[in-house]
Parts: sequence; C-alpha cells; structure tokens
Amino acid sequence: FDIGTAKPDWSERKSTEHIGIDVADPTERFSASRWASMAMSWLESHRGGIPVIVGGTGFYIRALFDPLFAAPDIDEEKRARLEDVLNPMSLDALRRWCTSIDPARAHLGRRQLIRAIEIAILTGRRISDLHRENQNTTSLVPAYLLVDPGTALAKRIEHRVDRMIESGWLDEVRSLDASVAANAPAWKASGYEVMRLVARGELDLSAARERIIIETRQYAKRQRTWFRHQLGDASVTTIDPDSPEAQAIAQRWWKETS
RNA sequence: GGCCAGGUAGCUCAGUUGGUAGAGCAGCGGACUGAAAAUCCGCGUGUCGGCGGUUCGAUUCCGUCCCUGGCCA
Repeated sequence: FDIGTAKPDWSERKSTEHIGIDVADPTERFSASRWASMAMSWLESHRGGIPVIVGGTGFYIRALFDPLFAAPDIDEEKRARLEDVLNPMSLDALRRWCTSIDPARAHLGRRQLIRAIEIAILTGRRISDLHRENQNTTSLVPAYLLVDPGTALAKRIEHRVDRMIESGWLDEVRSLDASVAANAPAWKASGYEVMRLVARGELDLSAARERIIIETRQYAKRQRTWFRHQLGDASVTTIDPDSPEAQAIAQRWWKETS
C-alpha cells in the first residue's frame, strides 16, 4: 500500500530521515495507543533534533501529547467471542445496548459503540469513567502547524488522485488484491476499495477516479472539523501553502517552537 | 419539417386524481479516548423550462413557444 497512501518517495526519504513508515502489516489491526507508544520510543531514541510529526490523523497525534487512558486487560478470547455477537447486530441495537450500559458514548459511531460495550462488559468499567479518571500525562508540549489551502484544496485533491493513477496505482492494487486478504484493515485506506473494484473489472476507471476524489474531499472535511474542535487549548498556527507569506509564517512558527 | 418521450434541488430522479413538492448522491455543519484515510449524527424554497388560457387557486389541465434525446422524412 504505497501509491494510494502517498508514502514519501525515496528521494524525499534520502533528503530527510523519515521514521514510522511500514511499521504494521496490512492485515494487522492498528491503534492510536500503539502508534503513540511507538512514536514515543522513536522520540526517545532520536534525541538531539526537534522532531516534526507529519500527518493528517489528528487522533493519533493527540494520543501522543494527551495520552489515552491505560487500557484494562482484556481476555482476547472473550473479546473475540463477544465480537461475534456484536458485529452482526444492527446499529440501532448496538445504540440501545450502549445507552443502557454507557450512555455517554451512545451517540457515537458503530466502531465506538462496539468498543464501549466490550469494555463495559469485559471489565465492568465504563470508557467514559476510565477517561475521566485518566492520570496519564506527558511532558511533551506540541505546537501545531495546520496546513490548509482553503478552496484550492479541491483542485489539489484532483491532481493528487490523477498522479496516483498515473504512477501505477491500479497495478499496485491488482497485485495487492492477489496477495492481501480481502478484509484486511489496510483496504480501508481511502480509494483502495474503489480501486479494487476496478482491478476486478466491476467499475470503470473514470467512475473510480470521481469516487476517490469525493472520498478524499470528504476525509479532508472531517479533518478540518476535527482540528477545529478537538485540539483543546493547544497552540495552533495555520498557513495557506499557496499564500506568499506561508514560508515566513512557518519559519516564525519553527523558531518559536524550537 | 413530422411523430414520440422528456424538461422538478448542484446531479440522478420520484410525486402532486388541481390546494405551490421529496428521496438518493453531492455539498454544508457536528460528534470523536486502542480499526480514525475509520465510524457515526444533523441540515432540503427549488421562478416544478418560458408565455398565455381555463379555474377561487395551475408545478399538475389546455394552447403555444423554447430546449434535450429518439424515430421518420
């Protein structure tokens, strides 16, 4: 999963050391806390410079500076058995169940409802309580640089998708489809499931292109909403990369944070 | 030029036996504590193609014109 995930290419990796690429198998279930603990160990083993953490997944980055509660130990076998019961359930049914055991989480999405029910049943504790009692802290203080080209974003997304297609995305997906389990979590990455339909001859490329552009735009919209509301009182500097002042603002931000 | 089918939300369409209309998608806003490029929640006034006519009342019926597609010349 290289092309559609926009991994930095070899020349970029040569000019700047990149850490944290290809750290999980496509079939693995990953998590924000796993990423945060990996990231913490990378930071500790690279003292000396100022690390720049780059990416669009606010939840993962925040988990590093505002640590998640310590997960209670859960018997994996019991969890698997419970999921066999939960997975086939309708959204409404999950919501009703969650309303009765952890109502503070009942307004969230399917994935989150399942987790809330699992934690409550398998540990006897509510996530909302664990969250409130969370004592985990870190001395790291982030300074965010939010890069948002505003209305120009739509055009940039189109170009980005076109470049991926030109770079052989379809061939990549064809070979992944032959080697990676169809339900592997990595297929959830934007565009991959749509491209897989093209690879299987179930959708034509131009329809897929439109679909992927829309998916990406919708993801970007969610990112904007997330960064607008979920960063608390962290320091955030915003730049429009197309604006003439962008570089100067970024340099000032860099100086102030270092 | 003739005949037929259409013209309703940004797009694809439904609908109103005459009382000014609603779905999906897109878009916008929001939620978010171990699958987050994920998972969810909320938001629908638009000359119902134009102009006339009938009617208390027309997007709906009638006439006419314009546009699109198909068939025939």
